[in-house]
Amino acid sequence: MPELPEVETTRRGIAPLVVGHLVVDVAVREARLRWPVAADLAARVRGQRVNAVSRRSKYLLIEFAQGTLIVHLGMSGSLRVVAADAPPGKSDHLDVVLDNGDCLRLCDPRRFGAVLWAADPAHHPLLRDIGPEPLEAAFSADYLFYVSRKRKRAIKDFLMDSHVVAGVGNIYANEALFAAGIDPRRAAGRLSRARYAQLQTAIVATLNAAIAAGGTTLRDFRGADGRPGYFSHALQVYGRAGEPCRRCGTVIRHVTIGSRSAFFCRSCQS
DNA sequence: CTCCGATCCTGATGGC
DNA sequence: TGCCATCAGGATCGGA
Repeated sequence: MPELPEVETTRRGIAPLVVGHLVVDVAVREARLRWPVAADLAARVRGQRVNAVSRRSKYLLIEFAQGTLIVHLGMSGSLRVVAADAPPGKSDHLDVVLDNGDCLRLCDPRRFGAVLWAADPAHHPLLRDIGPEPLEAAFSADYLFYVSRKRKRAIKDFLMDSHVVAGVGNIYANEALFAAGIDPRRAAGRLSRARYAQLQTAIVATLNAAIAAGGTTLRDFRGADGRPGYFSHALQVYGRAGEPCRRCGTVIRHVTIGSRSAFFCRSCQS
């Protein structure tokens, strides 16, 4: 589920409710996530104050003086701030309990998410090799052009590689390629600098529009306030196989690229 | 190095 | 209505 816009929506939702508060406990009801939740997590975090909530790629970083809680929402995760005594649902696996009676509650039915402690997150193996943030200046047409040379992978697969660019998943790779007019099956190394300029612009515009809409909800995703994301209504190609292109009317096609679904318009994308 | 497929897990969905 | 197969937004890992 959550790609960069959904994680950013979550970050903006929870930050004002948790920053400045002390953690009084971490309650783990199900430790079997993508990686087991460390048994000593509560001991490490208890008594510390939340300094900030930031984001790197699809990871949420809850920052304390002594280290950082790294949270990944996997495919089906969401985070909400609720009263600590509200009864947890079946998939509410973990609570970070705050000093004001609220808690930050992780719900993750598929358990592909992760909650990890890192004393030095910048050098954590999960974070250190991630590519540039797409909404920051280092993500440029020149950068994309340079790192794509000689690469034979399909451009869509390439965009979804977090070592190339952070936070772009299946939905936004499909949408950005439509916006840039690029066929998702084309080899990354065969696209010109000019086309990468279009693509870079399209990625930034697509992600910003999605963040402004509160993300995309297909099934599970909810913002920190429990509301779904409204970018679903703005999707041009994702999940629209067989339906007419909103721009030209041609039937949207579905193909599999790298074992993931790709959607595109044959006449708008080449 | 690069690329591809398998893999972790649950739940929603659609066909019969 | 029920059962079963199929498919999901991610990212790592191993092997070719």
